[in-house]
Amino acid sequence: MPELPEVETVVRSISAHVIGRTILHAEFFSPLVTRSDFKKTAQALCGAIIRGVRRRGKQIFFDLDNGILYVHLGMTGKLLWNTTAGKHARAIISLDSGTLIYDDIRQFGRMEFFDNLPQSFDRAGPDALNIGFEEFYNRLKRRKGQIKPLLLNQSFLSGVGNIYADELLFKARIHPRTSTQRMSKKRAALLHSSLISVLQLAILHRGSSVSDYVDSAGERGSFQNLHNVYGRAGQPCPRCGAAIRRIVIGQRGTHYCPRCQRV
DNA sequence: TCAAATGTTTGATC
DNA sequence: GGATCAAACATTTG
Repeated sequence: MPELPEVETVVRSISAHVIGRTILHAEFFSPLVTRSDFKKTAQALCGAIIRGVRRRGKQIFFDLDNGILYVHLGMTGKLLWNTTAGKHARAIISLDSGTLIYDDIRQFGRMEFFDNLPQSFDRAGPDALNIGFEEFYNRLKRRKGQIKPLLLNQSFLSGVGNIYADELLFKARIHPRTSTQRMSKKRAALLHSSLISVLQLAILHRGSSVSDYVDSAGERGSFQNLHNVYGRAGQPCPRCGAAIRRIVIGQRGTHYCPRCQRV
């Protein structure tokens, strides 16, 4: 599923193709994904010049000369460059350099045009790769509840999803149910450094392809081969050999080592 | 054949 | 506001 490392990989693999290019034509097929009038969106994009591509958390922003094209991949969204449109293509955007296809099986993602970004975007938390420890710790201390659901809360921190939450908690040896209020500064520091290092390593491996994630060239990532706990229930912990356990926290499958990660 | 599971965000409710 | 939970959806797995 596209989390920060996957979205970063998509942005990197698409940038060179689209920056500075002009949109010649745009076609949308799904009201769910665009959440607004097709024709209006297509009209706004037609003739627009792409100045740049940015990412914050899992959000992608194409900065245009006349506004912003916002893309969120949801669970199964893909931005594909120069491929043929398949069964689940939701948008086809033709540039003077090639074709950008938005494909999304489950349609939890979105692709929207804005003249200016709405206020609601201000609620997003700081990007998980660009947050320093002091800010991380201060924000953590203001929250109550279990650590794992908080890590998944995008208004607390932008970019962490289910896979990386489990992986970074394993690295920091912190139990996913640990209360935020009871977390010492020392453990918070370990959590913060694990956050940064796990995400950076995942980006080096071009993300995790556990189901159908691919980058804009259709290439799978390889970080799934380095997962320590995610999707490994019943298998031995790479650190201590105990069987990895799978429980449900906040309606999400959660994987951890019962021996390494104590409450 | 049907039910459950998958995991991200939004929006309703407490 | 924050915490919690159902819903949006399509496909795969049991």
